[in-house]
Amino acid sequence: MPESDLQAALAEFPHFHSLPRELLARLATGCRFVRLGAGEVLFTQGEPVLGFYMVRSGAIQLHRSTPDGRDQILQTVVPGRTFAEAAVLSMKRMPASARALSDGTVVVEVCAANFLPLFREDSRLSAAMVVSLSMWLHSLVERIEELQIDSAPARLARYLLRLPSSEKDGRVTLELPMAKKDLAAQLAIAPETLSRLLRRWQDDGVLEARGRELAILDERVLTAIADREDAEA
Amino acid sequence: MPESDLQAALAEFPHFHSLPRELLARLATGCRFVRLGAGEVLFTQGEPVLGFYMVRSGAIQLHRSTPDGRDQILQTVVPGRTFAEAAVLSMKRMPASARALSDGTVVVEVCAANFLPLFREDSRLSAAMVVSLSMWLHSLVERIEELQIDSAPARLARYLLRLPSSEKDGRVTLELPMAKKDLAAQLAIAPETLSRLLRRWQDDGVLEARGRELAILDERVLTAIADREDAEA
DNA sequence: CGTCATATTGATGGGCATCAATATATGTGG
DNA sequence: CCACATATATTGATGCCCATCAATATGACG
Repeated sequence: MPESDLQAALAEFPHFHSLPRELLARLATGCRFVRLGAGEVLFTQGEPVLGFYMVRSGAIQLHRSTPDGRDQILQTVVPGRTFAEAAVLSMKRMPASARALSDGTVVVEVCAANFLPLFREDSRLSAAMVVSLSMWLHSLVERIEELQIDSAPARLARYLLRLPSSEKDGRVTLELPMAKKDLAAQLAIAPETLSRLLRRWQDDGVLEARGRELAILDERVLTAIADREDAEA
Repeated sequence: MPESDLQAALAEFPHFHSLPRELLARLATGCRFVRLGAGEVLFTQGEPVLGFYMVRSGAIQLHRSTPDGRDQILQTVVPGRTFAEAAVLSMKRMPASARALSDGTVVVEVCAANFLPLFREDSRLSAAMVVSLSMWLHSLVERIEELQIDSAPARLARYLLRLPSSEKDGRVTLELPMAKKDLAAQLAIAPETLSRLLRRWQDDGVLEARGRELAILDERVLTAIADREDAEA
């Protein structure tokens, strides 16, 4: 029964929606939905590669363990994006671990065993994969840019400005897509620093915060901070 | 006359050397060698994409300009590696700038206009591109790991340990592939800090340095520093 | 309502950038 | 080939940002 659902789900993804229905159907055969609760682990670094994934809802965090046991965040994958394609295409084992960031996270698993033959035989599929790999490259480059900014305020401001925002009765509002501790980890700053920055900006009237809901009051100040790289309110 | 040279040069690259000769010949038609002096610019961020490139000798540094005029280093591309494939495959304009790091840098330019039709028609080529994109993903992930290490000593130690080294009369020696200021930029630390670290490690008998030539005397200490992330000699 | 994770706020110290000055290296023209 | 000019490296002094430790507050959830 989930057969056709799966096919529809696959078609929702930007780089697959141009594929002919017949191909999608064959692709769907090796797929399944995976539902995860907050913090639940999808796969772990070093495991054999079973397939690649697409996020439908919630969010997946890719991370690696360092030799001293800490945990580095590679990227947070949001709905509409895929991950682990490179692992399927050119590695035996997962180079990173993946866990769900929120409850109700749903991903589509595309099984490698079914996918690889199709990939080799149909050039439209390889073109699609090239697109998704390119998207990944782009997002990693953005990540590198983020990390090279070594001032915490600039990193946070830049992050906030790039977040999808909506206009609600004249105010630009946005919602943090993850817990503040996770956001802090992603930005490579201490959670305490994140707290302090938000507080200072509130005191200065740059924004308002209630939980994960933020309202940007003065976008120009934020932009200036993001561009300065050294910054201060 | 460089026709056959070009074909040979293409074949030297890992993900192309399995391609049939006939295909390589057609590919070579749209290629040319580009020779660059130290600091010379190959292309600039925002320019139209002419093609992608492979480094034969020397080194190419990819960098982007930030809004405030500084310059962030994305990656240093060493011989045997390609770059700008993603730009050719899915963008109109170069997302970054490229310049030669040393005199006598030679790259092969693969012209997009000749390449793209071949790419679409021959699935072996798209498989090859998938491999090279995957290599890029891998190297960017390493770069992110590097940058997430926020202690300067750990970043430097890690970098040195990953550098190709040679054993000369019982001593492990290596050569920095670029000027120290460029290395400092790549590691996102101040040149002064780089100097001081090398001095301290020399004083502590961990290594010896003369210009860009380094001899590792105590690899275990370096490894410990690289793994600690906070570090101290 | 109690328990646990997450968030906030305060106090402290260290690492590294920054500024400044000298030394060395690199390269140029006379 | 040497002297000059410029880029790169080293070394020193200073200050600030942010991580860390510690303690309390708030929130989530059974």
